[in-house]
Amino acid sequence: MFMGTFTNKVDSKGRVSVPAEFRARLDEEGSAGIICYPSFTDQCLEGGGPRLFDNLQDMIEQMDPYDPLRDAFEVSIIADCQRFLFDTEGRITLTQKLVKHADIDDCITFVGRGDKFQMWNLTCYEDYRYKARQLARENRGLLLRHRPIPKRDREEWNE
Amino acid sequence: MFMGTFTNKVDSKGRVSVPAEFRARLDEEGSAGIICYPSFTDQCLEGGGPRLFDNLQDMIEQMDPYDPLRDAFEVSIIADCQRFLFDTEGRITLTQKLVKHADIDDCITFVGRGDKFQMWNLTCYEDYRYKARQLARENRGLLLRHRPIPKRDREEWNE
DNA sequence: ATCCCGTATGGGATGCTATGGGATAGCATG
DNA sequence: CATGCTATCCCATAGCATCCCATACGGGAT
Repeated sequence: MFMGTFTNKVDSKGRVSVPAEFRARLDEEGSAGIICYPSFTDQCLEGGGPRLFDNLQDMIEQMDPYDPLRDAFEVSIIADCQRFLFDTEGRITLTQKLVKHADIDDCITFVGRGDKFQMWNLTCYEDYRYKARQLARENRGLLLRHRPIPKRDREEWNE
Repeated sequence: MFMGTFTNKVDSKGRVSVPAEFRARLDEEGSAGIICYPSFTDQCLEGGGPRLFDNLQDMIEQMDPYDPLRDAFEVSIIADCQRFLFDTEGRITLTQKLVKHADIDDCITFVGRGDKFQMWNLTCYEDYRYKARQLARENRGLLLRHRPIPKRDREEWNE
């Protein structure tokens, strides 16, 4: 479970520390790195561990091999996906392409989103967050209509 | 797993470096080169290791020997298939025919597609990618509808 | 307050990747 | 046989990625 938001600096070599909490979560999954791809819908990157990527891949593999939509997803996810291993200090260095997509400069804001996390330019994120909160406030009534989900394979919190 | 995209230069002798990540993946398969054939559907080349080629061949062999479609596949894939060994620096040099099919000039963009990869002229690929992303974005809901499969024998990511 | 430890950050040193070009060997052609 | 072409091999190099070590900072415990 990725949660919380952290903003870390990008150094002169382009390295950035992945928040320790996220690294711990990835370590549980047996991963010494992240996978990362540009979001379809927003000016940010999405990242996670191998589990996230396997899920995406499985979803793609269930589609008809000749469906042009499958091609579209393959290109948009697999082709734009990058794997980054942590250096000995838990940092990664993104590629130019990804940096460009998210308009990242000297800081990256890591935002936990449950099974994945996002990486934003700080000011872009603040803007996004403001709009999201506003929308949520206007529609808060809808939240109550949803019944709580019985229980899924939810992680236990006592370790 | 071939993923990510890399664009490398074609030098004056026609050589191009295969991305190191792809070479590593091929090396696991025990291959010191690639198999390459023109895509039927797009203006690009498709490549992979011997395993990919075996799969293609099996698929064709399962077809009825008198099915005209079998002939078509055989001619389109097997006949135009070519094997390239890496030189000591991990480069290959394509044949004129293949270069022509993909309209390659001074750069080649290698695009990971899971079990295989593609080789494109950069501007052709950008165009293709743009359209694919657009299609994927419009239909992103479809991807989410597929349930993730519980879990498979997944490769570990710490080496 | 002081100590201790983990996290984030910075920078030198080193190794690897992509790239370029000279040299050599094979092959075809006149 | 001489000549040109091509495919290799081999070496050199620039740029980048990664390792390793040092430092700064903050929180918790003593």
